[in-house]
Amino acid sequence: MSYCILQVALDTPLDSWFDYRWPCAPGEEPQVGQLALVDFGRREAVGLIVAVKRESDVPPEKLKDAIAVRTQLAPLSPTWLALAQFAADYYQRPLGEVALPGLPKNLRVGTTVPLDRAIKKLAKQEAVHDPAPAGMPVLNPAQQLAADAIGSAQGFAPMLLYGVTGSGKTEVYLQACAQVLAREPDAQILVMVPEINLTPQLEGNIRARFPGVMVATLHSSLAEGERMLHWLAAHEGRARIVLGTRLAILASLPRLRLIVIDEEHDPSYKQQEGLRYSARDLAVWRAHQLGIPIVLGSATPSLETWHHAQSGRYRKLELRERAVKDAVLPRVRLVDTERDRPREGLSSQLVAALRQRMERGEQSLLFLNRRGYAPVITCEACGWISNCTRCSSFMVLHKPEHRLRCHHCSLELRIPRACPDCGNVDLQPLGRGTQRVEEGLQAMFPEARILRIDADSTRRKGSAQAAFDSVHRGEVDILVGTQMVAKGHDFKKLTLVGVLNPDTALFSQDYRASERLFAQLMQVAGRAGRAGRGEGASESEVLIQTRYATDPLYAAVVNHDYERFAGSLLAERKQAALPPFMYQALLRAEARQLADAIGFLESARELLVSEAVFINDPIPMTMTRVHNMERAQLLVESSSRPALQAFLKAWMADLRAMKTRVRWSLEVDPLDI
DNA sequence: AGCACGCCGACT
DNA sequence: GTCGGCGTGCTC
Repeated sequence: MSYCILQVALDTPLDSWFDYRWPCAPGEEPQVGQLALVDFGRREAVGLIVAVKRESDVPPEKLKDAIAVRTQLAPLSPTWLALAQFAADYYQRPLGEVALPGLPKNLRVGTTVPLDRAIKKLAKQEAVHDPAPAGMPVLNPAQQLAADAIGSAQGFAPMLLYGVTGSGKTEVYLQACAQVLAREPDAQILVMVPEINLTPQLEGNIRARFPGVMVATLHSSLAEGERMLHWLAAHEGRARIVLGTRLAILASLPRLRLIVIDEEHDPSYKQQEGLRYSARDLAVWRAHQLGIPIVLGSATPSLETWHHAQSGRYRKLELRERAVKDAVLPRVRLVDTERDRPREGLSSQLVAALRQRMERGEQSLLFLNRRGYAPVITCEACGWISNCTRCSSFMVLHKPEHRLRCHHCSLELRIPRACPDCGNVDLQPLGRGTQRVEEGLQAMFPEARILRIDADSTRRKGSAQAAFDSVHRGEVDILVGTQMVAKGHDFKKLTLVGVLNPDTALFSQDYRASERLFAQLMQVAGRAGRAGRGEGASESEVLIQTRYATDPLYAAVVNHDYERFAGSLLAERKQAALPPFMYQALLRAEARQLADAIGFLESARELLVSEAVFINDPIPMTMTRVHNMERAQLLVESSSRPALQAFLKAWMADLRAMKTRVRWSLEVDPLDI
């Protein structure tokens, strides 16, 4: 028996591939793109075969035999490998760290039982495939134009579908999908959404519209068995429509012909831990690689996408009107809290509007991006405040749970009965979170059915869904929630949205805060008045409580004027040399002592110079201390993406060679600075 | 990153 | 006496 050498990428931060011997007859070697089970260090691991060779440079005594090759599974295609390699290079991580974590966990274990079971189960499912859609509603002219443009696009064609909430973007996606499937029944379409749990309606719509088509979903809350099944259905080309969150961008889709990214501006397309990739950016690259169209849909596009659309790189498809008959944009009013001082967080105007909705049996939504009861408690006698002992942040008061909780390190304490410093028993909550708003509301409207939806109230699996369902059934009068309630859901009886205290974002250090706030306000405003004005219903309205009613951001929200606002933000960004006119990367470091983190970044800065790249001074992060680690960061900028990429590649090699006890990581295209 | 080996403090 | 804290060394 002769041997070949398998070169294998493994899920490890080590920047190299590993060789294994594999006994096989000539001509029967495994293929690149197949998975292999190997001994790695003192454990077993499944790796990706990236090359098959005759010889290895590794000393023979170090070479081990691979344990098994997963021959049941068709190899991942060269285009898929190229996508993973691109992502690895772009985000400066080893291939194995990109390619493997995206695979179903059950593909990466010692046994093939789950894989074999999934293959069998999928084979048993009927192979009927009828791409004909069921019940296509008639589109308005703008929708039809957009659907035709997407459905008939050839080659790489990036398109922005720009339309206000309720303008019928989903229907455009569905009809474009129908056109693609009609032309090529074997085609696969990838539809991405920010968070699948918050947009359950889309999955239902797709399944109902394409009853003869296999639809697979891919997201993080799938059970392992299902994840395997759906991934396999995509990999085998059986699933024609794959609906997923950001992780779906790395799915194997051999006949991918169209990519749809709904709510493309949403920050959740950016992975915030591990490999910090942007699924939206990778999707555009993937569409380019395959020469296929891609649709980016939003009412408030990211400035990156808007910039491309303005410059003509992306084709702009526009939906100007709300598609639902008679539905109009809600009226947005600013409530100046200097003049109308809130009681229990609520201005008299907002209270009056709530009362009116109660009387008419309509629903209201109060939006407040702060969970808990109060962001901090304080001792009025000595000035003590509830700092977290491990973080440079406050412990948040969670009254129903009788706890102080740090939202950064999840430290929990019982609420102290008296001030730890001076013994004063009169500790006061300062500020207002969703729990406190809920409490104040209940006192003001004892008869109202109030429901709070935030990360705390929906901790149990399925409880968010149950909460939303009860709103839909009309069992709730007033809904209080964080950004969780801003997304996706159409509440038919909802005619009032109140926004409490959005002002902090106006003064944020983060230059993206205003872009985000605007998108959030537009999105939450879109929850009101989606169903059209039935007889006797109130005009839908949005009340924003602010101390800065003259701020241009609020003026733009009042006028529903995204375009002007985006135009002025882009001008500012250009002036200040910020993205999308500048490309950035962030080197982060953490250590027990801040000086060590800063010191590491300072030596990192000295490692390499490049004319085209500017390296800023190391600075402590806004949240300097988290979980007793002091954190600092170093911003690297260039007006040329290739120059930045070349710099980062060389820099990373030097950084890895540098021995340090400091924990560090690099993020390319950071969203939060 | 895992995972093991290795050498010093407070607990069943 | 041990459990366990994290330093440091290695992974074909």
